[in-house]
Amino acid sequence: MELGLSLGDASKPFGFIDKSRDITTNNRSSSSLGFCMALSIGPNPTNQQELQLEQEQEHSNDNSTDSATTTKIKTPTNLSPLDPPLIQLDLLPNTPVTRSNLHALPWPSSDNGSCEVASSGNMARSGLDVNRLPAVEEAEDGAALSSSPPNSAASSFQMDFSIYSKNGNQETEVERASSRASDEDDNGNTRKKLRLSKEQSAFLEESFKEHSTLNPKQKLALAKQLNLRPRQVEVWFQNRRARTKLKQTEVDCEYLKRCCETLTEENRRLHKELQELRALKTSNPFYMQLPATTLTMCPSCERVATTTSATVTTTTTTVTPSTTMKPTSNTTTNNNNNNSSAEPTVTATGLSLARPGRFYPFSHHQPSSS
DNA sequence: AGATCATTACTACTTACGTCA
DNA sequence: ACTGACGTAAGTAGTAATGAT
Repeated sequence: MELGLSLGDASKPFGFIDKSRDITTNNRSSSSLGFCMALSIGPNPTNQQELQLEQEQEHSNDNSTDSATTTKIKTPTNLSPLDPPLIQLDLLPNTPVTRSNLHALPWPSSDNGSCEVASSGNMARSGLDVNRLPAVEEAEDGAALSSSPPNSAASSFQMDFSIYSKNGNQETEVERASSRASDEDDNGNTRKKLRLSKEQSAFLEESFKEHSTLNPKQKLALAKQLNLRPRQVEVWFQNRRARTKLKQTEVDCEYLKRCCETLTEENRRLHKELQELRALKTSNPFYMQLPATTLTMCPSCERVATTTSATVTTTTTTVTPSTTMKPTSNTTTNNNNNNSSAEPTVTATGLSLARPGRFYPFSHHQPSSS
């Protein structure tokens, strides 16, 4: 009697934000109390070209002219009027970044799309840009992130979270963080920890829900919007992925523990049943001449199939995982995947758990080959 | 075509710092 | 005020993929 159990590999993508494209509602945010940002993604030739443009832009900023910036914005190949904004953000003072005021639109593919941010309203420009990057740091990032003079057109790229800092006790992590960052910049070598503001974290979180990894354009766009270095955005996503994986590992562990308990109980029950059958067979040798039976569990429908030499019957199983399994890139799991000969089994005398995503005795549930 | 090297992006692990009880 | 636990930003080493030569 065998029970093969393949733990689920139910990959669940992150929920997507409402893909609202109602840009016309921006107009309300151009009132005196709010501002609106729209990050648009237009076709873009190549990364290198964009970087070159960024460098030109930075160069132009040094010369206090907007020529390169406007060149970038007006280049037909870079920005099409048909291209919808990537992220449209309506914010009011003291309004945190939430799903309700964040209208996220699909990310650009890694192959196209340059990121542009246009803002309406004056508050973003007039406010104190507390998290501004010194030119030195931007140079560290390969001049990928343009520095924008406060009054240049490019300054509209930057989300000005300092709006919040003007309100009472919301003096805010933004200011503290930026001042610490400035200290770090001044000292150079000292490793001061920069704590991201709630708004920055929330925005990054929203972005992470859209995509857990970033391509260079997305990274640059986020960095610009949040007034962070691209490296900071990159690190944040790395750490965020690590946290997600850690949490998922904990969930997996809990689930496997429960699975183990359930299977142990099932094993005990089957063991007992086997003993009863043996006793029955001993007392009545002509009773129950059954063929060898194999129990296999379908990983998708989570049913146990009792397989004999001729028939397959499916019954509901007693093992019902309540936790949705997400795929983990756990190295332990992956390392075990190449051992195809050791099929996981639960026998009447022993228990071994199946490895996720390997055992598909049901042809109709086999994953499509990709 | 295959080998080698540089670059890039990632993971895993670690460290350092800020916050809070 | 001090301290330890915890969360997290950032550093480091190793690895895999990719493109150029």
